[in-house]
Amino acid sequence: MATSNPEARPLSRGQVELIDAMVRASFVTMAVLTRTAAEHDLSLTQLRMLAILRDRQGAMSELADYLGLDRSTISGLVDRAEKRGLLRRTPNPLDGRGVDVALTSEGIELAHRGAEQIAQALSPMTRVLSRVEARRLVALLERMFGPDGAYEP
Amino acid sequence: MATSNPEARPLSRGQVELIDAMVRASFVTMAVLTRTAAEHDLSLTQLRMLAILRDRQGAMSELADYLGLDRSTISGLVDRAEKRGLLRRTPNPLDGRGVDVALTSEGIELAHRGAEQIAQALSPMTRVLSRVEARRLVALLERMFGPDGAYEP
DNA sequence: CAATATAGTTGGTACTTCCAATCATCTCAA
DNA sequence: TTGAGATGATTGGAAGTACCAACTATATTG
Repeated sequence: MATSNPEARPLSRGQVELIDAMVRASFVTMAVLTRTAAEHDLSLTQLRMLAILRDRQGAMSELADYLGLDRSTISGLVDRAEKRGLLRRTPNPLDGRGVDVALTSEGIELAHRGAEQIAQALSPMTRVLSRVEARRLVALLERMFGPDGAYEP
Repeated sequence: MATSNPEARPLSRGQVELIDAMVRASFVTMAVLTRTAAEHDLSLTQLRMLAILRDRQGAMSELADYLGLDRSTISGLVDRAEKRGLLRRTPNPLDGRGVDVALTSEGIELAHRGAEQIAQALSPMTRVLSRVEARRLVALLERMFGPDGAYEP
């Protein structure tokens, strides 16, 4: 499956270096996130789900779209989080098939603490940059990946 | 588990923005990696293992250290990859307990194709930056995360 | 209103990951 | 030099993640 190169354009040396650096940086970042999540007995996916539900609440299927996961996966994910008291299912009043999901106050609190702790865990790295460098880096990352919440590519 | 803040130092607005941007960028990057790996029926961990073994081969325990995983996890990971013909176990001649792992030619080829394909998949993003910007971004990422192969934090 | 589409759940499979226990081998100190 | 403990790897058991296929119940539409 996947024939080698449907239409491979050659990459410059600089491009490759940037890709390597970005991949490395992402692995380190994700390792920090995973470790932090684990300290609260959360998987990375669970933590991400909390982060998403902190801002916007809604239907199971929306959650599936945001997370890029199958609906059946969401069922299990929500099951376990609900059993822990982090969120609640409520039937959608407008659509008899639909189920809405919202964080409990406990879930909100955990989402906040998690975010705070991730920031603390990453700050030793971000602190090595000066204010100007940090701003420059943010600008470059946003150029590459889009300015906001576009979690999916 | 994990009392709120052992020693939380407040973060500046700029710090927080950088952390958010970095986390977002990492999620997008990892999603690309995961998708690319899946196209070859590989998990992200498997792909990472191949990438590591492409450069340096060695003992199971070294692999565990590089990947930051328990040794028992490595056993299973290597089992499945070996069954697929991607790598081979050989007893370490100097230590009767040790087992060394090395990619087969098939594994090497897959690792190469994977890396190439990831680069292609990420290049639409990296291409939006000019040569100078790309170089600047690499420099900033390396300042933050260390210059090389330090996959672990 | 019947046909079809959609929302969510369930069951099955495969994989990841951990921990605890085990086996073999190695190392070191009495 | 041998016996106690350390180390390398595997196994088994458990819980979680994630997919697909099949199903139920409700909506939508021709």
